[in-house]
Amino acid sequence: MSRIIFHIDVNSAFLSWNAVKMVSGGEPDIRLVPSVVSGDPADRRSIVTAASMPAKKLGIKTAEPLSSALRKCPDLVVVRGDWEWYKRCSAAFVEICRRYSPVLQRFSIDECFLDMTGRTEKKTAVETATRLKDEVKSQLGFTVNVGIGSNKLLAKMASDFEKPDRVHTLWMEEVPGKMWPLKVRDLLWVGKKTEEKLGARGIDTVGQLAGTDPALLAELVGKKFAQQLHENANGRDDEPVETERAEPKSCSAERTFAHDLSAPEDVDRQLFNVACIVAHRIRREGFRAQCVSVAVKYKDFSVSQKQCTLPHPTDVTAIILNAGRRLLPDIWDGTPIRQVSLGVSHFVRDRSEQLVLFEDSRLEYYRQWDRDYDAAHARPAGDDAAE
DNA sequence: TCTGGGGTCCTAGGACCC
DNA sequence: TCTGGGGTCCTAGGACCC
Repeated sequence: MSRIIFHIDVNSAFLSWNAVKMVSGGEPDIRLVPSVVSGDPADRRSIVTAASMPAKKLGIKTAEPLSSALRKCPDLVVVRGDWEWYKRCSAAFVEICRRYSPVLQRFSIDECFLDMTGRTEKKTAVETATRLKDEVKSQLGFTVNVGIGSNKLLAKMASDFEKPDRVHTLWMEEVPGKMWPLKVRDLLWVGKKTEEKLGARGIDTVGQLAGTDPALLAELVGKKFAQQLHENANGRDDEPVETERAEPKSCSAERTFAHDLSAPEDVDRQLFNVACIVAHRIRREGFRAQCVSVAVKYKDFSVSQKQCTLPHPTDVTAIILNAGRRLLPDIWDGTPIRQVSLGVSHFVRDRSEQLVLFEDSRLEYYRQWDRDYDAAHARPAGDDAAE
């Protein structure tokens, strides 16, 4: 049986959400002027997190350095991100979507899929989606795009058509007309590198990709990815709308420094900072991790990374930090670096202690230190999505 | 002009085991 | 002296997403 899937995507999410808050406080609507959400303009490493439509019309793009955006538009309005507010906006947006179908998958903080099969029909789908879109706008003050298709891929592609505040369909029979003329880069999962590889073989459009022999594609991008690309370019996708939030598999924190660092004590201090953050997060979620990894990013953006497996899963900051400290010399040659990161993975959930295996008089001291840290950094356990 | 932060999945090689 | 096939786990790196 044919499915009906909606993909709902908040237009310029972070920027819109900042705007809603500002407008409610009597400030001008930054959506109507060139504006961006970004970091400190004085920090040359700030990048654009979100841009208004007028900013986009000036060629300002997401992830572009703020300094570059400011050159394109010296009058650019720059506002700071507000993660707690974003989470509230996201929750309110998802609540409205959920009224239309309980079969809802949060795809990111500002996107979700709805399986509308049995809740609307093909001929009424646009009407239903328009109602949803208008309800979000009137109740929450920001706009969304709704993409409609017979699977998640088509719905997602459709929501990316003309913005903002629009509903688009991409049914299977519309694929040749609406999707095949697009550049391959517009297809989900085709990034810069894949675009280059395909382009080198003269494959520039989704339609050309759809008509390419999967065996040839496999030589370019590997068998598994080739299969998926070929299916998707032909509009096929049978991924279900997953209502259960998957358990996280890893947790990491990174710090990019205002100036490149080369002094070992400076780098160690930053390593300490990210280890505290990561360990705190997994304690909050009730995980212990068995694998620790550390990475540095050099001036030329090359990354060196190394990981190790711990003898026992842990959530103790000191143990995670020490693992990181042991790894660091293997990946860092002492030349200036712009970023350090630490991550943990291979989680376990059980709370059984293994103090017997782990006779360390300092352990209780470490745990108390962690409890103090957690108390000082207490925040409601977040159901936070990434962006 | 100088490029953030936080994730997921895949690949490929080596170690090790039967 | 040269030799198998399959499986799992670990690790480093790469590509993508928002």
